Amino acid sequence: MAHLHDLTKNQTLVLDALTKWDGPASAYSLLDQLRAQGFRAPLQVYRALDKLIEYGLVHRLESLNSFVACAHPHDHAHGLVAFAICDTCGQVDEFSDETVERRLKGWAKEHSFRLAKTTIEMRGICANCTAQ
Amino acid sequence: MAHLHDLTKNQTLVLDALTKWDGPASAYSLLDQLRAQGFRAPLQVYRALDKLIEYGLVHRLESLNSFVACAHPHDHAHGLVAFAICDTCGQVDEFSDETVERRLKGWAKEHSFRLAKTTIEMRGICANCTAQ
DNA sequence: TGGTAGATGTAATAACATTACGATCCTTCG
DNA sequence: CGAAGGATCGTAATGTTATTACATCTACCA
Repeated sequence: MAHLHDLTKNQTLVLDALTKWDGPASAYSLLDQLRAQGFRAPLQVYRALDKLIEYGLVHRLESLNSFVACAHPHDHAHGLVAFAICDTCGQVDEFSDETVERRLKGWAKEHSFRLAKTTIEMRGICANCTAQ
Repeated sequence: MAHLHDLTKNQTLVLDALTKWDGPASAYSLLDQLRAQGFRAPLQVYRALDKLIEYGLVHRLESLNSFVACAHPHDHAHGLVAFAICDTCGQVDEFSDETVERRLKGWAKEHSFRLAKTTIEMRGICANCTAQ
């Protein structure tokens, strides 16, 4: 696992932009944001994101085609992560559940499925927006 | 919930194409397949897919941007569905897990998150491909 | 008859992601 | 030192996925 000081300039810029972003950001949103810092092409963003995801510092939200900074970047031990995404305000809640992880890994083992990555995304309306 | 005989012509064509398809299909693959039947534009496919998903006859695989016919289209009761997707052969295994469903719904209830839809996708290599 | 709701056809465009190629930088080791 | 190799970067072009906008059609029924 790489540490913060191992990040390249582009990776740092992308991670900073994403960390400051309120909610999930698309690669192109990040690109627009980073033009002021000299970014010109989507690939610059995608390459940085790939590495950041590999390092566990960023998550990809498949159902949104967007990205979020990991909420627990120092908790290197976190296994499976799940997301609750509010369709109204866009806020994302990241959490883990031991039981869910155990069950899914159990299924994989039973079926001899060599598990590489698991995506869990819940879509709905958060408490805050429901209260509005 | 609509029944089979409620489907329109386009919906039927798309569902048939997807059912015959081996594994997940992208909307554009389906479009190419259906040009012989008079399809001309992506929207014809997307509109049909939207309805079929609404009826529970088709699932969208978020991590692949593709679609599969539901493996249990007559089991109207199935709640949360999970997928195991083989990155080698593309085969998709659809299954349910009561415990996982209960845990995730529990999290939602605890956090007053009004849950609309849940995506669970496991990526990896299936038993068959591992054995090869 | 005329209104309305759902489905359709078509074109244009938006949004997301990758391939290809070459240049650059950095480390390692003869 | 300086060549070799690897990772990163810049840029352009292209490929893939999805939506907006607008017109038409069809079935149903008040």
